[in-house]
Amino acid sequence: MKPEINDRAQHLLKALIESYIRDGQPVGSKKLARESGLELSPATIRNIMADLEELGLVTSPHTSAGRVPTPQGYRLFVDTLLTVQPLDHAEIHRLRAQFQRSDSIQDLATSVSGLLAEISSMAGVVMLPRKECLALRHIEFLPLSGDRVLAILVINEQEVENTIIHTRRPFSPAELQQAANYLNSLFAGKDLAAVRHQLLTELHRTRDQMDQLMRSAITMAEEIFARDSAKDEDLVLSGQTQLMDFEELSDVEKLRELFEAFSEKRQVLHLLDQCLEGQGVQIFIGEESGYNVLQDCSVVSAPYQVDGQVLGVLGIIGPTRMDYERVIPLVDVTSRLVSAALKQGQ
Amino acid sequence: MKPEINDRAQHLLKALIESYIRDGQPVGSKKLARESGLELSPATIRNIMADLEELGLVTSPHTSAGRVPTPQGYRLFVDTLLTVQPLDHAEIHRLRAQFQRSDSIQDLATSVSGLLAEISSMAGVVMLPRKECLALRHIEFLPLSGDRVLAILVINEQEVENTIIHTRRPFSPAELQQAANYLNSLFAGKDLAAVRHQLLTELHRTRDQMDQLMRSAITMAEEIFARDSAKDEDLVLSGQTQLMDFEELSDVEKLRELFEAFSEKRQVLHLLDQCLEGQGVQIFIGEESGYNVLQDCSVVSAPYQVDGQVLGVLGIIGPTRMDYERVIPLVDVTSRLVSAALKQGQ
DNA sequence: TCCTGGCACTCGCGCGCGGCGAGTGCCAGT
DNA sequence: ACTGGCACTCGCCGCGCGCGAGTGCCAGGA
Repeated sequence: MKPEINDRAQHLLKALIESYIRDGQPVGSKKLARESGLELSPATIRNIMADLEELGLVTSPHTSAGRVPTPQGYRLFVDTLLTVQPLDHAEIHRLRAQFQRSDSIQDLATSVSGLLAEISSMAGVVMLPRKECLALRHIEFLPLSGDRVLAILVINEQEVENTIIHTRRPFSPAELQQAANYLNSLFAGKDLAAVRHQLLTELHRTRDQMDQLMRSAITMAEEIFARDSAKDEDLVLSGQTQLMDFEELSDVEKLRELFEAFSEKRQVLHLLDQCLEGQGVQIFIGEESGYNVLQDCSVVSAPYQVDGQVLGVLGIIGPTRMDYERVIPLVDVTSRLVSAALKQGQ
Repeated sequence: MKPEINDRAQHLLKALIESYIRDGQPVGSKKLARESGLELSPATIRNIMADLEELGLVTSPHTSAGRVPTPQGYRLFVDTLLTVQPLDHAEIHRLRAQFQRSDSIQDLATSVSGLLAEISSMAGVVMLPRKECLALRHIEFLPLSGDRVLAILVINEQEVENTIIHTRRPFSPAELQQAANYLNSLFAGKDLAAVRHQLLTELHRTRDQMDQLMRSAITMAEEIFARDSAKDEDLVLSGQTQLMDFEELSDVEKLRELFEAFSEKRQVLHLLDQCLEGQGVQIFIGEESGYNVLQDCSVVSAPYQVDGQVLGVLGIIGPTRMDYERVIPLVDVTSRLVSAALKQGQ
């Protein structure tokens, strides 16, 4: 028969987690009795702790140590118990002050990621906008030597990307201009996912009719977009080293795995991908992420958006024992600031 | 009165260092007597060890441990004792096979850095060419909305770089074309250092004469190059995590500092800058680098070049106790391969 | 029924101890 | 000039011990 979890038990769980987050030490019944604010004896607390343990919300590292929250405990905490404190004025100020406008989203992401890391003393992460969501504004070709052509994509007013492609035969500047005009007339203003999709049908349609040059143009565009989608440089991480300061992660073997995951980026990226759908702050606690390198870590993330469309995700990675009450509003506000900055820039 | 260091002592030092590099354990007189190949008793070895210690070439971590080489010991070793083994055939093969050609130097650097890390099981580092050394091939302007203009620099046949600049007033496409033509006629083919230099005088010269448009062109160019030189994204590091496997570095505090230095890049960059002048493989052992984060590390580097002009540096970072006899040829060969690849690509 | 004080018990941690083994320095002998 | 012998040093490891924090349980009281 499972014990119920009444208000008092919840209050105690909250007090326990807050204490543990503060000091990082297992919390004993005596200490909790003092700090909970309730007028209860340690013995009573112990009984309640036994219940909480049975519910899987806390656990004790060994017989004669205090209790420590489990991931499930944290989960209950962040879902229903925590009292989100509005962001410290000083911190808001710091955020706004450091929030430098910049021409490229790259630079913005780098600065925001560093900012998150600095304020939180943990690792900050910003995922760049998924290219597919952005609108192609302009395409341009520039002849290089031989059969090499520089293709320039202007995306979403701010971003520029260039790729060198190899063509079957040399093209004259005039031809390239014409090809670019053609592609622009077809694709300008559409988002990249649509462009890619339309490319396929277009390739079909022009198969045996139409100008040879136009077909070449389509082929070139194909090559560009094939290359483009393979990129994985769309994640900016900062402040990883600050994670080394937390003892719960300071085992060298674990650190190694964690940092390997960071430099591979793939796993982190997948995780953040999942956040693209939801809205508002999302939290993965410990094992919930599904990656065992992140066993002892939590990820707090929030999407940023323009005109209601989610472009990407940013967040903070830290030990499960992190100050959620502070981190959550931080991530939240930051995502809003980024959204605003992007809208303005547009 | 300093003891002299004769052939026998050198031979023993060499054997000691090789043994220490192999096992990472302080080497005792008995073991050394066995492995040195000389027919000497441990007692004799001990006497010689005492001499070497007095010379500062070896030291013992505590009274009853064997001897360990000092940085000075390593220095003597790499300068005069070591017998560079030609690269293993399998490794050469691996190098060549993985050595994928790519359009951008960025990609090449990333792949080479990863390769160095993989083969050496340490950290690989590649410094991108100093922009100043490369020749500007072409400059192009593309109007964006409002007063924003996209400037595209084609550098050295392969590299493309773009910057968004803000102009005082909107320019028409024709004007931009004209400005670009003007700048191209002035600067195409010159290396960036020369361009920057010439810009200053040109700005003076056109002060009060000449077309207003040309002056704008010069001003724009100024803005581009001012931004360009500030970049510090010209270092590619890989395999840092592999350094965590060496016990001599596995102190968390040291690791933290090391990784901080890696993510800041500044210090590493400065160090590699020093290698630009020399030619051939260069080695910094422990404290020699002058950075205390690299106290327990050695850096083996070699410049890569095209047509005799040094463009950049690549290398390997690992613990002072690294297998120099293997690493040195590896770095050497890699730098040659990179040089060749660049020349060919040109 | 719920809470509380009391009590025995558990267990991690720090400490000092002693034995071991590796390696050294020194010395006397060849 | 080299070697065997010997006393000595010192880090490492395992052991046992006492301490203290914290627990679970129980019986007694509002």
